[in-house]
Amino acid sequence: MGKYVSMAVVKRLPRYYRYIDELYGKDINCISSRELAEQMGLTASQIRQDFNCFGGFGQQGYGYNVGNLRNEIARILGLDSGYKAILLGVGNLGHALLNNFAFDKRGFSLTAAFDKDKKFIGSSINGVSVYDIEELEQYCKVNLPQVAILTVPRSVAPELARKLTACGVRGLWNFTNIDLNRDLKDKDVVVENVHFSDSLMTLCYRISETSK
Amino acid sequence: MGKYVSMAVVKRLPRYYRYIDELYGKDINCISSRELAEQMGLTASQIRQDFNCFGGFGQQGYGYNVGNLRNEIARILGLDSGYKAILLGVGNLGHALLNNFAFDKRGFSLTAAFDKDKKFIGSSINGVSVYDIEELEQYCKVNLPQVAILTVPRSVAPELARKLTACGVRGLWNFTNIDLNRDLKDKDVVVENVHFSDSLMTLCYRISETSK
DNA sequence: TAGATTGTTAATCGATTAACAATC
DNA sequence: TAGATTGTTAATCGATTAACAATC
Repeated sequence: MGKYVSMAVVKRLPRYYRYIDELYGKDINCISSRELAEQMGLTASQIRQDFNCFGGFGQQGYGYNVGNLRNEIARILGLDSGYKAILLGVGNLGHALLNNFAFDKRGFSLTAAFDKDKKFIGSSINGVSVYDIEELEQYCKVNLPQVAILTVPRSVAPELARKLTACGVRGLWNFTNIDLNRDLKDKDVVVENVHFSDSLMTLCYRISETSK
Repeated sequence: MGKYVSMAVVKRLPRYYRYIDELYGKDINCISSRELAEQMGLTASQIRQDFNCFGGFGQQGYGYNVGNLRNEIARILGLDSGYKAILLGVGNLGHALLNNFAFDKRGFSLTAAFDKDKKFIGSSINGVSVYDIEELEQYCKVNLPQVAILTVPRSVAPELARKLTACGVRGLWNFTNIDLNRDLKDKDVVVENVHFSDSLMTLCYRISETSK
């Protein structure tokens, strides 16, 4: 409880949550670190270490209560925060997120989308209104979203990122294949990247390796 | 050269490639580990260690030749392999990849797409033909793709993954929010995941942290 | 030659695993 | 009580950083 949690642990939390949530859905009440380790392909030791970062809530001789564990992880991740998020760029990828992604289960409430293309402006995608990108700053002033999702072409990403940060956005979910850190030096903003390209190149390496 | 390269290093290679490729595009011939470290936010020491995993090709007193470095990283990643890839599921996300992603620059050649929806079957998206998913096995027998991209609903992912592996596919680029490892136990296949959900939860955690 | 920067070894740091006493 | 499993400390392992001789 309150202990420092390393990024290595944080990165594992969502995966823990997925497995625990699945057990929860199956009405399983209790699981030992050994069992969970087997399912997840980790060591029991690591699981106990990880869970103990945020306070021991297992029971000796018994294991972990699944419902309790699930709540704790959700709390630590902040999944009930309901941070307001806006999405920039309603192309194929933007559409994919708007249509198929459960933001509310992951701590966010998607409140608006923006694009520059007239054919989208004024429409609504899965219940989210699409506004003219020109209205972005005005919208932010009024609604104060905490997070912005960048599904725009990479060429416009840096400027947009700076603008959003100036508007008070505190987190960026970046899908453009660019490191925004350079453009946001000494800005107080969290950038989480989804770099398709890096991921695919890693796959390429790994396949090349296995064929040696 | 031929040294064992740890996964920590491999994960950094695509990012190195991006930066080096950018320098290359700017006709910069030479860069020192110190300069590159500054640009990338790493230590010079780490960069030299990383590059030395696959053989020293810097020049003492001078630095690294950008063109040379770029070639070496591309070679190590296997970016000129041209592995045949097929895409499963032509929804918004599938469309996004088909329309906007330069597979050929990342070691792959996208040769076909599959869906079960009649409205896509027979069409062509950005030059790639969409086939009936029923024809998958037949297609694989003839064309032997090395990699499959899973942009399908998560419910069908495990079975599809097993089927593809049986067809000889050696790599999966998995966009479904599921760990396929369980379904592919002792199968000789590389799975590279792009877990949107995990990424967003990590962002949620990091924002929650900064607001403390 | 003098200055710069690599390649590489050694030191440090952090993360994972092992071990076991505590305790349910 | 006996068996099981946690919480936690200690040991190990691996990755990063620092230092410096080699050398361009």
